[in-house]
Formats: sequence, C-alpha cells, structure tokens
Amino acid sequence: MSPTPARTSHAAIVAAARSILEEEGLEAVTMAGVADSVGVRPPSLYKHVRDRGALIAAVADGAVGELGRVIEAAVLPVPGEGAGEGADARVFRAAEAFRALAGRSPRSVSLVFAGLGGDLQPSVEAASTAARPLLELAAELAGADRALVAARALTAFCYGFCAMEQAGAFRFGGDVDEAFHTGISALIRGLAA
Amino acid sequence: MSPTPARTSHAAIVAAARSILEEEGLEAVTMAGVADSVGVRPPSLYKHVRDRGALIAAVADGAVGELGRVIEAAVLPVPGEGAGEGADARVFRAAEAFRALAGRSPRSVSLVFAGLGGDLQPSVEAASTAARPLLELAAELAGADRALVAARALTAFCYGFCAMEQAGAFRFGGDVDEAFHTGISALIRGLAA
DNA sequence: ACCTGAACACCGTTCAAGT
DNA sequence: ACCTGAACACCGTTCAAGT
Repeated sequence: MSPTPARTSHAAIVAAARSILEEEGLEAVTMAGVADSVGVRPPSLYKHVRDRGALIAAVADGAVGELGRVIEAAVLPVPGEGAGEGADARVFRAAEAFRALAGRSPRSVSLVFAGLGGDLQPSVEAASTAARPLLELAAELAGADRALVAARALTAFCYGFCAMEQAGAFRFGGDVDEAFHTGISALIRGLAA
Repeated sequence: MSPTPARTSHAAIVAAARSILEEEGLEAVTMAGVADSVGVRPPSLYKHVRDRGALIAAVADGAVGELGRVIEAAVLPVPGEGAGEGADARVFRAAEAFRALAGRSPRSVSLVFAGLGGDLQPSVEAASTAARPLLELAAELAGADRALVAARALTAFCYGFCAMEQAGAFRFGGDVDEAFHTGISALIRGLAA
C-alpha cells in the first residue's frame, strides 16, 4: 500500500544518537552521522524527528527514564533483613546506583541534568516519574515536609560528583571512591538530623 | 619597525570568547563571532590562539582563577567577631560565594568543572592555585587527613546544585534557596562529625 | 609580524523530485 | 509516505599573498 515503506524509525534514530553520544560525545552526534548509522540519508531523518534539538531531547528522555528505573530498583529494601533497613542505607544504595549509571553512561547523565551546554532537557513528565522513588525515600529520611529539599540536595551531590569525576576534574590524586562515600554519608547524616 | 602592528591580542580574544560564552552559550563561541567581536577576520585569530579548543581552555583558566579569588575572599574570617568564627560558618560563606558566581557566570562555571561536553579543562596549575583556600579550610573543618575528601564533597555539591539550578533542572516548584542552604548545612554538619 | 581572501571539508536544514 | 540529490548558509582551519 504505502509507496515507500519506512526504512528506519524514531526509536532506531534515538538509539543511534544515544550510542554516538556515549561513544564520541555530543558534538559528534551529527545528523549525517546518525543517518549513516541507521542507513539513510540525512534529509530522511526529518521525517522522524523535528530537528537535531528534538532528537537530543529524546535521548535525554530515555536517559532520565533509565536513571529512574535504576534508582527505583536500588531503593527496594533487601529482603531477609530482619526488621527492615533504615532509609539511610537505602539512600546510600540509590547514590551508588546513580554513580554506577554515570560510570556506564556519563554523557547521558550530564545531558539529563545540565543539558550539556544546550537548553534541551528531558520532558517534565519523564523527569517527574523518574524522580518519584527518590522523593518517597527522601520523605522517609528527612520527613515529608523536607522531602523535596532533601531529594534535591542528594541529587545535586550525586550529579555534581559524577560529572566532575567523569570530566576528570579530580586531578590531585587521593581516593575518589572514598570521597564519594564520605560525602554521601555526611549528607545523609546531616539530612536525617 | 614591525611591518604590521598587532590589531588585537590574546587577552582581548579570550575576553571576547568569554563574554560570548556567557551571553549566548558555548556553541555560539565561533571563530567568526570572536573575530568579528575583536575586529579582525577569522584566520587572524590563529596568530594568537592555537585553535578553538585552546581558546576555550583559556576561558576555563580565567574562570577557575576568578572562582579561586572569590572563594579566597569569602573564606577570610570577618573581623570583630570576638573569638573568631568557626570553620563551618566560613565554609558556608564560601558555598554562597560559589553560588553567587555561578549565578553571574553560569556557563563559565560549568566549563570549569564539566568541560561542557568537550574535554577541554583548565590547566592543573590554575586549578590547584584556585583550590588552595578551600583545601586549607576543609582541613580545619574535617581534619588534615580528610581535607581533600571534604573539599571534593563540598565542591561536588556546590557545582552540582548550581549546574542544575542554572540549567533549570529544579522544575517541581519549592524554595530553591532553602534546598541549597539545607544541603550545604547538612553536608558541613556531617563532615565536621 | 600580523592580517587577509580564497579555498576545503564539513555542519544543519529545506525543498523539489523521485518511487 | 518515505527517501533522495542538490542547494543554502554556515562552521573550523589552512595557506599563499599582501603590507
């Protein structure tokens, strides 16, 4: 029926863009490069995405979704722990999961929080579903009235630390793992007070 | 003597690049735009800077220097405070100074810590002289053996928070000032323990 | 010694033309 | 309905030619 069946798809294009982003950096996600990677010519991409900005925002949406799922899984109380774990231990695990994802997909994570210099962010819907598990846990840790404030502080620390780590900003030697663990523990302790 | 006197300079070029960075973003700092702004043609820039990457690294060097001076000033104990201030109050002021600079020059600050997606960072020398005042103060706060770890945690929180704030990542309402103050206070309290 | 125009390979994006 | 080549305005960078 259709005169020309689609030779690619929105999903394939976004996936190609994300893998180029991680492997070569944001300035390498080029309409020509993405087109090449999905096997069409650059102008064809415009049948599936509005422009380069919208494509990058779609990548950010995917990344924030993955971050939300990773944190949601990390936050579950581990079974067989007797009376159940404290919120502090579960926040610690969430922070470790954040950092592990940042280690695997550093540029996607930067894209989510800092837009990497552009102004394309994930959609508010994607961001708010991703944030829910941490917000609930933050309420347990710091009280319902301070949940938003506590979640923001935790996220800021994790993002800032991981962004600096991945950018190679810790250049004076020393134990970077220890700095992360000391920092997140101090923050948790201070927020629980 | 010289057949053609210089019509611009390294300093003027870096200053123009920085102001374009802050006003229009990193992708707008273009060799053509910078050349136009200092009154020469693009090829002339290559007599003063190696290439666009080196120019942006020079902007990062200037920004990290300014950050160091701003923190150094904020960290001085205020005179006439009786027995002298605690390290906690002075760290709090340093964090506020960081955030104030990030409010004035958000893209320069991101450039310093995250390279804004590229891999051009400030030089190690510029970074280490800028870091010195905070490292000394961190030693007072957390003990000499934990100074580096504490300084890294404080910097990560400040940078992460400010980067998110400037990127517009706090989109669920609430009081952003309160989140910053609560977070930095919690971190200071936890690190002092 | 510095500046310039011309040139090169590359961008993102549009559009008329193909199937 | 989707894909394509050609075209446009723009990048960064090089280089021979001017003064």
